[in-house]
Amino acid sequence: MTIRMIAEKCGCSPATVSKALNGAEDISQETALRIRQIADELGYIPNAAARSMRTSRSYCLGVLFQDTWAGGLSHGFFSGILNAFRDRSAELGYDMFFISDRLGQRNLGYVEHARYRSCDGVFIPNDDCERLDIQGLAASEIPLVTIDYAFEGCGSVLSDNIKGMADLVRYIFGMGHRRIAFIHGEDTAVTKARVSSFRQVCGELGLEIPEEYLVQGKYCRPDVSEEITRRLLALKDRPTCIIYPDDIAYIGGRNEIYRQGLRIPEDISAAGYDGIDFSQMLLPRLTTVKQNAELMGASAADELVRAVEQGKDCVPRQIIIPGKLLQGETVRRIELPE
Amino acid sequence: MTIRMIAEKCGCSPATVSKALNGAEDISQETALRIRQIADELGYIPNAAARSMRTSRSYCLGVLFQDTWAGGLSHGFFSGILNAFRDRSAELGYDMFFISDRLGQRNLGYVEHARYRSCDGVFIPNDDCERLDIQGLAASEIPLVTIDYAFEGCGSVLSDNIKGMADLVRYIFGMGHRRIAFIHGEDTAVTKARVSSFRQVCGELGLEIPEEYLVQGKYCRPDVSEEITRRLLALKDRPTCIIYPDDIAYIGGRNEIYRQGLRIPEDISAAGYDGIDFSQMLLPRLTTVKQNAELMGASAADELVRAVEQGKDCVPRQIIIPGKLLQGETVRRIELPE
DNA sequence: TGGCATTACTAAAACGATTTCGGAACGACG
DNA sequence: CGTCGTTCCGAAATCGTTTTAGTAATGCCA
Repeated sequence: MTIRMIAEKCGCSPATVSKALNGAEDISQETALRIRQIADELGYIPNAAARSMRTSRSYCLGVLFQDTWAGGLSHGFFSGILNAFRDRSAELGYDMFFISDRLGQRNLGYVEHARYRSCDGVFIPNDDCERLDIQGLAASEIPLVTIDYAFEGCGSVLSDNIKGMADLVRYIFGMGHRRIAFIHGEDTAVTKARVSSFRQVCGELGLEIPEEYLVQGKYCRPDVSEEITRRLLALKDRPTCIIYPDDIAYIGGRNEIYRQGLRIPEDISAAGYDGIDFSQMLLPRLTTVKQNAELMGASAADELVRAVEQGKDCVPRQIIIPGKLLQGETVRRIELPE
Repeated sequence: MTIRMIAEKCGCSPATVSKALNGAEDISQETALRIRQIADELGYIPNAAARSMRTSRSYCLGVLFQDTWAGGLSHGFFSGILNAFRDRSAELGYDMFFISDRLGQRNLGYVEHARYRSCDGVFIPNDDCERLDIQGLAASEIPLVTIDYAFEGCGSVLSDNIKGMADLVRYIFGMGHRRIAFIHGEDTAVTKARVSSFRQVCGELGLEIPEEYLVQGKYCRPDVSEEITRRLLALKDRPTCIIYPDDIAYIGGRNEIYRQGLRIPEDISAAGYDGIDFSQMLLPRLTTVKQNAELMGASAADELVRAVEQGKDCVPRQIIIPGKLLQGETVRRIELPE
């Protein structure tokens, strides 16, 4: 079922059919209507490949998604972003597909793969943006939008980690806590933002955080959190509240706390970060900062499509999406001595 | 950078270049080598659209993924399948992209969308296969592979729910339980298999399961499980063990049980289904049946590619993948009275 | 020398759409 | 009647690749 067949059926030329279906100006109302009707009856579907070849626009967005962290697609935050991105892209008329770093035997890189499929743009929700091949992608002329990492000259959507962490610390402080520990994740842009915000707010609140309270853990690694929690609990001056790298990592701490016969939050308070669905199914509900994955994904799609359609003269944006403090039940109110 | 440019650079025809790059027989060793080298130097990347148009093979697999259930992409089981499917497809030389039921303003159905992008095959991991448009897809000539649902004449990958449920019930029985309740999910092929297996095994074990012990709940809905658990616990002859529709649904029951001041498993035992990562992070670790999502996804990719490459005379397979009982800690050993 | 097979290559026709440019038909106007 | 403008449509080129059918060159054998 090609455009030529429609043309024959209609007694006109392929050119006319194409124009009629695409709503060109120079086709009379009646002809256009007739053609569209016949095309409908015949169940005509245009061929994306042919169209893409001629117009050099594929209406395809590539997604780089490497499972660098345990979880990957399964991680509530990223899958939320991806979901939203997919929905919004579809609304905007774009399909989304995964770009791998190999295809069959050939070991083609990301840029090559993106070109091979002639993506109009590329979206990187969570890949390690420091990697060389990804840097190459950023330097190429293909429009790019990243999450929680900003390339020079490319669009990006950033979760407001500064404000999120500040809200969290202020809340915990407001509940009367003065000894707050923070197990943070690996050294990334996100971690930097959270740690510096943590330090900043603690300073503003007049809290002195001892060295041992600020420990490097790992994202999404309950086992690591477990070990560190053990050390924190063994401290002479143990913290009254522990902030974990994220909700998943919190689970490890939680297990260790329970194992020692302590209760949350009666004996020790805790908080996470991300606000994945799961965290609110736990009992007690986790105190955490919910990142707005839906909005982030949708904004990324908007921004990427904007970059694609505006072309060269598109000024890339950094979009910052605020999170939301979920008070939960894992931070106890402490009555101050005085 | 087209094949024509390479041809000029090499002083030969485009046809020769194409053949050299694709390893055709009728090109001399030296010419082939020279062409490949020059192509490499120039960073030549073929154009998938052009190739697809000419060969009518796109090396693209479409994935239908609707978020019918809460979770969707975020659900550990499905995201595991998708992950594995993507990896294996890439290995086999296929790209994977999402098929939505609309694209931009147009409301094109799944079949139309698949045709539009000229997918070589379509994969349906979790969509509602009873839907009319999906039936249409199954009836079309496009190769199709489904998960946990079998279309006549199409490949499918099924989790062995019969054996999984049987293993679970036998294990619980072996731990001494005689009053076992089963909250099952909505009426689907999967549910039917589990329920009938449950009935079958209970019969074999000589257990009489009262009506009230076999209740319809919902998958992935902690709130529903919570309500039903409340009712089960209020029974005069309350069960000693409750099997939930899945691990997520278990959370609701768990919360209700704890809220009543009961302990798991000391006061009441429980089990889930799926074996998502999360279930093993809980304390106590959940007793559940781990479905082999990785193997299912990879097998689906294998089967779909086989169908694509064998063409008409491919006999569709049903691949059954066994799960694995995770004993966990939520089923207590009960000493029998006699 | 003529005939035939083999090897290495190319010309040209697809694949299915879009787009540019030009042309026919028609009416209006001087 | 000639000219011009407008409206509607079509011929043909084009996108980048693959593939068929054919050709030129070469070797072999009688």
